[in-house]
Amino acid sequence: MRVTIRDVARAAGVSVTTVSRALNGAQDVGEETRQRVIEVAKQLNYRPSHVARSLVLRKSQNIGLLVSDFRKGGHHFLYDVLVGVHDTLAEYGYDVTLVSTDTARQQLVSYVDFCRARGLDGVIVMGIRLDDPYVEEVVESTLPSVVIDLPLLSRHCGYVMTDNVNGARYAVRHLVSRGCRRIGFVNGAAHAAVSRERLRGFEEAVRQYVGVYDDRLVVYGDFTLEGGQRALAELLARAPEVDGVFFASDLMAIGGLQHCRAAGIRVPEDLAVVGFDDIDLARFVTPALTTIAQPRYEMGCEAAKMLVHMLQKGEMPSGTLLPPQLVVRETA
Amino acid sequence: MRVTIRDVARAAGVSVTTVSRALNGAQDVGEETRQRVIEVAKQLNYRPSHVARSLVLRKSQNIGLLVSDFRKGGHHFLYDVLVGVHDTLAEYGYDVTLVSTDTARQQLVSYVDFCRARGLDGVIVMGIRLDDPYVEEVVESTLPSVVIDLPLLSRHCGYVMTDNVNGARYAVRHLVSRGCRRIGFVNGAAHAAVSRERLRGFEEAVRQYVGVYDDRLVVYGDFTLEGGQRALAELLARAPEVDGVFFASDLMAIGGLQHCRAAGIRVPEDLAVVGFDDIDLARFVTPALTTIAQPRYEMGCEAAKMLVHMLQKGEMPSGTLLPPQLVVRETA
DNA sequence: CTGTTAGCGCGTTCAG
DNA sequence: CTGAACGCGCTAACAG
Repeated sequence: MRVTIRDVARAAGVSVTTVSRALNGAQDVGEETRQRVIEVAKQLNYRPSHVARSLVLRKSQNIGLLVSDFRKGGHHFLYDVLVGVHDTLAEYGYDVTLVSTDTARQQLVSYVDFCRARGLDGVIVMGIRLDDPYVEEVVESTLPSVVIDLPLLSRHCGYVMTDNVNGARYAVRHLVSRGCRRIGFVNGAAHAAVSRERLRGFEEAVRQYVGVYDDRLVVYGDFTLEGGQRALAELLARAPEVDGVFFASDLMAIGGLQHCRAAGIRVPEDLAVVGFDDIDLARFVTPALTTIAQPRYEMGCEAAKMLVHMLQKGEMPSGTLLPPQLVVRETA
Repeated sequence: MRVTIRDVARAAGVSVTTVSRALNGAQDVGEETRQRVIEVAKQLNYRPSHVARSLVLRKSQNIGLLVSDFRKGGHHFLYDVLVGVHDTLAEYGYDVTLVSTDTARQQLVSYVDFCRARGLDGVIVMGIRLDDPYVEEVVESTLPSVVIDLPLLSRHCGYVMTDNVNGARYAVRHLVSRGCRRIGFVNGAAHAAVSRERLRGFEEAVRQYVGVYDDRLVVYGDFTLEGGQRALAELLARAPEVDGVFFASDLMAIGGLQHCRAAGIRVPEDLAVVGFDDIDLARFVTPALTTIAQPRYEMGCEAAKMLVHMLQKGEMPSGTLLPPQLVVRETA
């Protein structure tokens, strides 16, 4: 922060204003003056201060990445999204500031205040739950935001998520194509928006491809390995005739696989299994997990793109659904 | 950014200066004045502008997290470190800005300029390679920085890494305790600093616990799954009598496991295997991978702590080695 | 086409 | 104990 616009102005023998104009591509400046200024600036290795610029322009070119549930060993789902967000935002010339809800909560401020204090131009929200008190704030605030994996839509808030309904449909269709007739569903936590949608897709698909729908075949895990184990045990105790199970997350599916091994159930011969997410583990467990892949990186990119369009072109926020993809491996 | 310090001053019937002093805990302000100011500020939901404050204080309370190799599906190693960095920095009142070397490179600016332009107070560097041209810059610049996994030490640059030498020693000692006598080593890419240290630890331990050291038993993968497969095949072709292998990463070890399965080699009966990292996969592969765990989250915390101490107390940077831990599972 | 004058919102001398 | 004045580095009117 040593060499300022003034130094450049002095060295080039012009006024500060002229330097600003020359460097920012304004029209009203002589071509040779501009060249000279640019030359001098390069010579001096001048870098405009983003801070000073933010102050006067009231725009920071800085976007917050608000992460709930940002914890050690947590969802590596977040990582790919984060990289997508960062890559895209960097392309558009925005910086990314990490914000965790915990931090805001500890400081007892609303997350909007948190962002405003930092002059963030907008926010991308990840990992937030339906029942989080921040949800209301996100929807109602005028701070431009895009939420991932939660269908919140308002004047200043859009969302990006996987097409969970169709994802669930693909899973069921695949199980049916493998000969399954009694298909169970281990859903994730009820407070997650995605759980509702996957349930809807499951039900629709079962009605369509199997005919009869029996809601006794739906149980709830909580997206965890242990939850998946427990839920599958519960399901099989209730309905031993089940020949295929769709898990709303790979982690739960892997828990289910462990239960099968312990209980002597052969996969996929006795029970076919399909997961959701396509986490790294999926290809490595034995048998390798058939699953519905989410386009994590692309979700990050889309969210970033939407936010930038809102910011730069004043576009209205929208809801974007990204297509999931069936990845066939060994469990179904 | 609507309500400013001036609004608070007016509402409280004092000057701007007094508000500043009252809110920042300065001594020279009347207790009742302070209370009134605080009250009014709360009433108005006033949040000081970090941008304005940064400009005048020449400190942004914002730290860059510079990530090389920041890509889709890449090292999830980074994620845990990142969370550690963020958590710790948040505690100390610092924000975290994501910076990727690619972004800087594309803009053809040195990363130091990149950080200075943004007024970052310091940087934590991850994933950088020994042969990266930025290394020189990191060491020589006056921008306070802490590097992870690369032993760079200078006036303004410290580092945090796992004690790789001892990690390798633990691995060898464990293999020996399991009866191995001819121990091979699949090292990672040579350009990684950690590779050298792991090799050193390996050699020292073999000399100590086995007696004879044969450098024909050292081969190089490149930290990838396929690299591990290839390297193990090469090693066994060269020295079929090998009865234990230490891999410098879990991913390579898992590649090795796949090779073993394909080649009909029983693990751990015919060949004992120890990995390095303790990635999530390690517990889930079959047989489950015995490995040396790196304290990823803690590395992030330590790096952040060191940087803050440098910034706030003017402490000299140092080199911190964090202890790895042997996690015994099924492969050795 | 260029320079002068005003702030952006805040912390900090330095007088009172 | 308090306030007026100044400046952080930069852009944006408004002249000339």
